[in-house]
Order: sequence, then C-alpha cells, then structure tokens
Amino acid sequence: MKINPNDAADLSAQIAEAIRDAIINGQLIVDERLPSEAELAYQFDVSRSTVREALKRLAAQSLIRTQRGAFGGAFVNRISFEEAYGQQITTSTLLLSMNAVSFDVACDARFAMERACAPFAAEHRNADHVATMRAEIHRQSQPGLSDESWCASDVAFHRALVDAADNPVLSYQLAGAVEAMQPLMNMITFTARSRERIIALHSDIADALDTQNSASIELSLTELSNYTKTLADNVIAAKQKSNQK
Amino acid sequence: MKINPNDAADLSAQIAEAIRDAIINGQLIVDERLPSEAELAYQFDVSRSTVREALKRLAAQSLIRTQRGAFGGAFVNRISFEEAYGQQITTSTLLLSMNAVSFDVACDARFAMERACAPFAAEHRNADHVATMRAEIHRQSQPGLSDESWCASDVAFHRALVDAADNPVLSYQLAGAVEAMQPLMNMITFTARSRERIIALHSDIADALDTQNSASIELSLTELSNYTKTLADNVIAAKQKSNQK
DNA sequence: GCTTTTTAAATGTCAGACTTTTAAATGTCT
DNA sequence: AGACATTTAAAAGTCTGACATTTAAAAAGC
Repeated sequence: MKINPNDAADLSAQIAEAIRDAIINGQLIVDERLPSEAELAYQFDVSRSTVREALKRLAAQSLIRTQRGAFGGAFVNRISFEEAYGQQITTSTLLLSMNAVSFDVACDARFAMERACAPFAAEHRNADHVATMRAEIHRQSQPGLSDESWCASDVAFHRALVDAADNPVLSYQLAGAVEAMQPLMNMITFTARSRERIIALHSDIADALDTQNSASIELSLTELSNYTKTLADNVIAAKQKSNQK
Repeated sequence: MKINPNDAADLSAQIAEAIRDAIINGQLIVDERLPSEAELAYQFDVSRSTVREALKRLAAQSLIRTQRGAFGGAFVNRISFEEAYGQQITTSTLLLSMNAVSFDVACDARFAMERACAPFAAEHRNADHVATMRAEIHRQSQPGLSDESWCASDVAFHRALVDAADNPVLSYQLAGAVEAMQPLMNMITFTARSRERIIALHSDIADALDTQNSASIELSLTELSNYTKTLADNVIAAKQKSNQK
C-alpha cells in the first residue's frame, strides 16, 4: 500500500483509498486487524491525525470497525445486508430529494423493481408473509389511522412482499426503492388518494401471493403504479392551476 | 443541532450524525456552507480534530465537499446519480464477496432486475443503444478476445440495455446488479461457457430491443439466466467431484 | 484455582502551531 | 478607468505532543 505525497488530493483521502482497495481486492480479509494508528502513521509517513481521518472515512462506509483498549484497533468489517439497507435508503432518499426526478420516473422504477420480485415471492412465500400483509391491510382499514401510520403500514406491506421473495440481494436493492420512495409518494398523493381503492389492490396482491399467482401480483402492482401516477398528475395539475390564479 | 457528551458513541460519530440528519431533513440545503471547522468546534464544544473527523465521515458518504482557502469550507453536496453508482457498485461487490450468497440467488436477483428494465428499454430505446449493443456483440465475436475484455464487453452490453430504459433511478439500482455481479459470474463460469451461445442470446436481445419487443427481451434474459445457472451448477459439481478424489 | 489488581497497548480527545490554498481587497501602472 | 500585480486574511490540511479512557492480558494475592 503506497500513497503519493505529491498528489493534489488530501493525504487522508489517499490513505483511505489505499486501504479500501486492499479490502476490495482481498489483500485484507474480514475481521483482519489493521496495524495500529501509530504504525500506519509510520508506514505512510504521515501524522496520526491524518491516519485517523482516513480511518473515519472507512468507518463511515462500514468498511472497518474500531475497538478501543489493549488488543483493540481497526478491523475489517463484514458488511451485512441489514447494515447496507440503511445506507441504501439514505442514499436513495437524498438522490430523490436533491435531484429533479420526475414523479413518473421514480414511480416506474419503484414498481418495476417490485414487480421483479413477484415471481420469486409467489414461489417462496410462506404463511407469515401473507399474514403480515393481511394484518397491515386490516390496519389500513381502521378509520382513524393517521397519514403517518398509513404510510408506515404501506411500507410494511410492500416490505413483506419483497421479503417473501426470500432473496437478500433483491431485498437489499428494493430497500431503497420501497422505503425511500413510498414516503415521498405518500407525501404527494395523500390528499387525493382513495384508501379504499388502495386497500382493494393490496387485498388483490395478498390473495395472489397466497395462491402463488405471480402474474396477478404483477398486474395489481401495475394498476397500483398507474393509479399512483394518475393521482400525482392530478395533484400537480391542481397545484399549477392554483398558482396561475 | 446538539450532541450528548455522555453518549458512549464517539463524539465525531455523533457530530457527523447530527449534521447528516440536518441535511436529510432539509435544515441544510444543497450548496449551503457549513460553519468553519473552528466555529463548529466552538458550537459543539469539542476540539477541531474531532470536528474534522466528523466532516471526513460525511465526505466519505459524499454528503459534503470541502474547499480550501478564503471563503472555502464545507458545503452540502448534491449527490448525483453518477456518483452514487460508484458507491453502489462498491457496496454490492463487497456484500457479495463477504457474505455467503449462493450463485442462484445472486443470479436470480440480477436478471430479475434487468428484466424489469425491459419494458422501458423497449419503449425508450434509440439508435445509439442498439448500435452500442451490436458493436459489443461484434467485439465479443472476435476470436482472440481475452476473458477480461469479454467481461468488460459483457458489462457494456448489459449496461446499454439498462441505459436504454432512460430512467436514472433504474440505472442507479442496476449499476450494483450488473457491474458488481457480472464480473463475479464471469469468474465462475468462464471455463465452461460457450461464447457462441451467449452471443446468440445477446443478438436476440439486441434484435428484440430494436423491434421494441419487450416480451422477447425478457425471454432471452431468462434463457441467459438459466444458462448461467446451469453453467455454475456444472462448475460447482465438477469442483466437488475433484475434491472428493 | 479463583479473584483482584496492575499494566500496557490501543483508541479517543484536546490544544496549539505551522503550511498551503484561495479569493477578495488593495495597490500600481498604463 | 481598466488591467494587472501584490497583499492579506480566512479556512482547510497537516504535524506534534500530551492526556484520558478503555480493555484484555498478565501478575499478584488469597
């Protein structure tokens, strides 16, 4: 592992990159201990502060974890799917809020990916998944349910569908789509939507999952997508009209 | 923004979290300048080093960028889709290499997501996308092509299909799937695969995209997925047999 | 043999100094 | 007045050295 002191980039960024590369191409393996900060400082010929900044960068990406005390140090971290979900959701949320992504584009992407789970969900679903979905549908039918609780239940419902696919790679990818986009979509459409209509579609999906009818799941998801897009169009049109006044 | 000095967590982690939250819920907006390191150190009542470690954590997640010199400082970064691709690919690669994910599970996820792009790709494809795919197919037909170059061309081919969907959200999600998994798959199957077979399927996909036949794209992708899984099964079976000797 | 104490190694934090970069402000010349 | 050069101040980047805290192993005591 080498760095180039003449490079314009910060030393801490260069060091972080060198260590990251070593982890990615397998020179450092999971749970392996890195040299101590003092030792790294000596090896890279920089101060301990600079090494520490590099290590914090890696820690922020969950590439390493640190442990204090004797025989502590920095260890290569095994990135779990569960951990990665969180990062995925944060990044997806920021991407959507910071970039001008049209509602239709986001909606298309979200439901396309969820439809991609349908065949696997139909195949691998078990009683728990169906029960979770029915429980959330029941919750959604409660008259006094707040918009926040509705949204949480909505996420839980779709989450159950994704989890039914029993594929951690898909779940990881979908985490961003469902958990980041669903709240945004709810925020836009909650004034105009018909809860009954959505509940009916949710029931169709739960039934189709129960009977392992993948095509029917996909069909209902497409309907849900179209309905959501129509709602958004109306809301946006209404907003423009009120602005023109 | 407040931190709790009695919290067991590192101060720099707490400060990073406080600022991250402020960015996520909109208290800090894109391109807004954060207070200087000295000012932040004063506000949080910690040393400048601690603040710097917090800022490095945020920089590692592309949440801020820093600029030296007068009127420099830390600025809230607009996360672009392009930037996010890289992080997505890194994380996906590590997730796959560090966790025991079966080949079939990874393969299912990857092709399911790519199939999800098919309808949009068929609708929005233009001459460039088809031309890129045909060019890559031509490259793949060259007899002397190295395995590394084949893999790169393979990625470029699938990348073109995804890009044809003209949906940045999908492209972002697919970046991890295609660019992280394709190389891993190639690594496992390259000894057993028939380039002719794959080229034939690639040609089918390019033709179907050209004629905007989404169903046909999906069919060919499923065939490609099944072929890949069969190859992997054979390779793994052969390996076990040789181990038993 | 078990418990308690000591110890050393490591990270976490702080304070202060110095270096480098950068853009605005100021000065100077034409 | 405008173009160019110089100064200046603010801010990040880096370094040094110190001290605090944590932690597990080693040593001591029973």
